[in-house]
Amino acid sequence: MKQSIKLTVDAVVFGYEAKTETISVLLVKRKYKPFQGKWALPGGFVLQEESLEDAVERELNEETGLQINYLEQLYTFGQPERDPRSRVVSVAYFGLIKPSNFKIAAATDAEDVQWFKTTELPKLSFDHDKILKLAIARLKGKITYEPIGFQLLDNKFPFSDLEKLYTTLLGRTIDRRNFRKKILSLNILDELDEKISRGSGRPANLFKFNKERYFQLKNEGIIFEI
Amino acid sequence: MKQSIKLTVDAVVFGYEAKTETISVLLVKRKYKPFQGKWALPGGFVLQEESLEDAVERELNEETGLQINYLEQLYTFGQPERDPRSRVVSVAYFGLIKPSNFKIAAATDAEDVQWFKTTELPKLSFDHDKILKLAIARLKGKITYEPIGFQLLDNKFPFSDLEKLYTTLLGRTIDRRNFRKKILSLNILDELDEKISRGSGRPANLFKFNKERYFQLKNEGIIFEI
DNA sequence: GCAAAAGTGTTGTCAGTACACCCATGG
DNA sequence: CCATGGGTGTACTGACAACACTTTTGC
Repeated sequence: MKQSIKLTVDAVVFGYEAKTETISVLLVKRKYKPFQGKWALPGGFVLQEESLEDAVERELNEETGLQINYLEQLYTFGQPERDPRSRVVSVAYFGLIKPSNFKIAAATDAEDVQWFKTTELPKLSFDHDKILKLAIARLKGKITYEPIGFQLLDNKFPFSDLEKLYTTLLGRTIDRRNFRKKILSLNILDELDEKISRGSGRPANLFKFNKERYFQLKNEGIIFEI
Repeated sequence: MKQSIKLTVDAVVFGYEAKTETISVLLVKRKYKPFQGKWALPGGFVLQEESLEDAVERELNEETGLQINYLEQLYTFGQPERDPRSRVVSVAYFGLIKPSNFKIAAATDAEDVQWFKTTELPKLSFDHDKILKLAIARLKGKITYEPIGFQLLDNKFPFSDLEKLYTTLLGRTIDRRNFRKKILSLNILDELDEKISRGSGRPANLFKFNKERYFQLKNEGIIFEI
């Protein structure tokens, strides 16, 4: 018998807003069957001559209007019964953005697009619950050994934003002094000659993530445990 | 245009022999075109109604005679030009065994099967070089935070075997006393009332990996850094 | 001047590392 | 008795954790 397996990609995009201190996931409401009108991860079929990375970026853009240039492969889901129509194998990707930097809008193939807090998720289509659960676990694990959190913050940010992000992601309080010492000792932040005032309290110095130095250190084999 | 993408699985199986202190990879010589007569990772097409895990175990068994029940998903390779015939996406898996516990034999679809030292690899078919390179990196990384090495040793083994394994895998010498202290403090080894003598020298006490205790500790969230 | 958030140092503890000698056996 | 590999203890060092008061601003 001839093999007839379809291949899709799905994207788990996480967002973080410092104001509300919540992590959210981008979901789309499905326009077509199956699971019509239900929420799902953005994604779709891979085109014949396109790479998986191109496919997931294209689908994400088509369904949500987002343009992300870095998505990391998460896992490939291939249980025979995961799609009720036919055999569909899906390669899942995940990425991180700062929602307020982007405008999302339902486009082709999606009836609606929305950010959902990870604590208030709807029931998802297909096996997307499973995919999302794995993505959340990976995010939590990853942030402790790679400074990926910077993608979730503004280009320039006060130190307290970073601290809040870690508090939220790790789900526990962290010591401000120790955290600051540790992060600064990694030597991947540049302190700017700029301050930001947010209503009351002492204005904070702004910092910037130094990508060049980060990649240089990483190439030298330095590990960033946080 | 209708999507027509084929799906394969490939297995990277690592083996370790304490005697020679070398890590090897299992490769098959291809019976059919393309790359006929060239070495490649064992693998093949996923059947219509079979899970990816079943597929990779079946293909591995068909081509090499091996029966492995735990293979971990490594990565999915989907560049459009990776197979000269047509669009083929491959999900790669990796696993660890002790070669002397198994008998390998070329079976259907393979002309020959052989263990290759990771230091003496032939040029591989398709993008299998890339897959293997990633698998080796993963193996090295993984062994430092999970005691996967036990799969590569005999059921009962002298401590020096474990030490040699880590020396080989990490590619550097390690302090015998410190290593022993650290591993024993993890409390996942049982010391047996048995000794083994290997020619000359003082006979060594045998140890056994305690899986129950390991999984119990792991479920409690304990991390095994080695 | 007070509320609010930012910024900052010291000390104890523990785990990691470096390091060298004695032990048990076979031949 | 000697060659071979197995088994062990101590002292130093550096990273991490615990902990509270001062500074700068807005109102």
